[in-house]
Amino acid sequence: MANLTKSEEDYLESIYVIQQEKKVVRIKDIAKHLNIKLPSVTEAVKKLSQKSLTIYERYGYVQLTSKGKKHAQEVFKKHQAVFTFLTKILRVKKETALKDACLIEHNLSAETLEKLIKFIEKNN
Amino acid sequence: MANLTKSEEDYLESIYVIQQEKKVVRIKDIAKHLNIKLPSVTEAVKKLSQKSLTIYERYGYVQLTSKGKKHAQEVFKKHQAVFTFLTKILRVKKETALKDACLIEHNLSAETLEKLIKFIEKNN
DNA sequence: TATATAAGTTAGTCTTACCTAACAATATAT
DNA sequence: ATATATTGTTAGGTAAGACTAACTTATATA
Repeated sequence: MANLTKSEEDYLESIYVIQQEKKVVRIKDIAKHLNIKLPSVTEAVKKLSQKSLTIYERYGYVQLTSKGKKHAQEVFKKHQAVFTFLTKILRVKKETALKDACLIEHNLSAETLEKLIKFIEKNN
Repeated sequence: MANLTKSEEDYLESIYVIQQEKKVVRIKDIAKHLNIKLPSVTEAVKKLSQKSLTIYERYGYVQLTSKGKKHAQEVFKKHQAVFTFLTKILRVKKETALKDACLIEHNLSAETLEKLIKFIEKNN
């Protein structure tokens, strides 16, 4: 288990989400999605590649490895669970829920995630 | 509205909690509570004092200003709400809930907090 | 094909928030 | 009262993760 930082989780999740929308992921797409500057992305993607979480070569596309994808999906799952709970059950405004979910997604233990998902299924 | 970092919120909350238990707060108490080293605390408390969130003089006690206390209470309230939700409603294990709450407390919007509290009141 | 624009990289800087090692002050115990 | 232990401070270091400025590569257009 890689033990990723929030920042790394954000990158992986972004790449995952962008890929589902656009099939191909560029440095600038990630920058836009995370609202940060290009050089920060270049550097981060290099590091993720060193950790075998992404595949990247200069000026090319960014891809997730299967390991990277697994982590990305895990984070995304947490995001979705929290977002659904906030909007459907607490009836928090969409924009607020989105912001909160983007932060809370990094702080959910496996146990809480599991129980949250079950709770949503029952109460929705 | 001061806009505090997570770290600053942690310090304020710690000071607040310790004060309720011990009446007097020392640098070492905070270090123990947050599980960090003394010099980190000294430095942080200096900064908080510069921001008028704490009152401190070398080798003395640490106190919250009313401004600092307000922030501390706000964080503590979020912590309690999340912890209660996790333990009472999701039935997450105490230790897990505590860990999760310590992280999530920094990422709850005012709107979500408010709605979470109402939800707990109704469903408990 | 030459050139302008967009995208990406490199180098260097900044801030936050920790740390260790060494030293200083305070409190405690003999 | 002095030695010792505890607590706190100072100085300096490190890592993560962002940034800007300057440069390079790639792409698009005239």
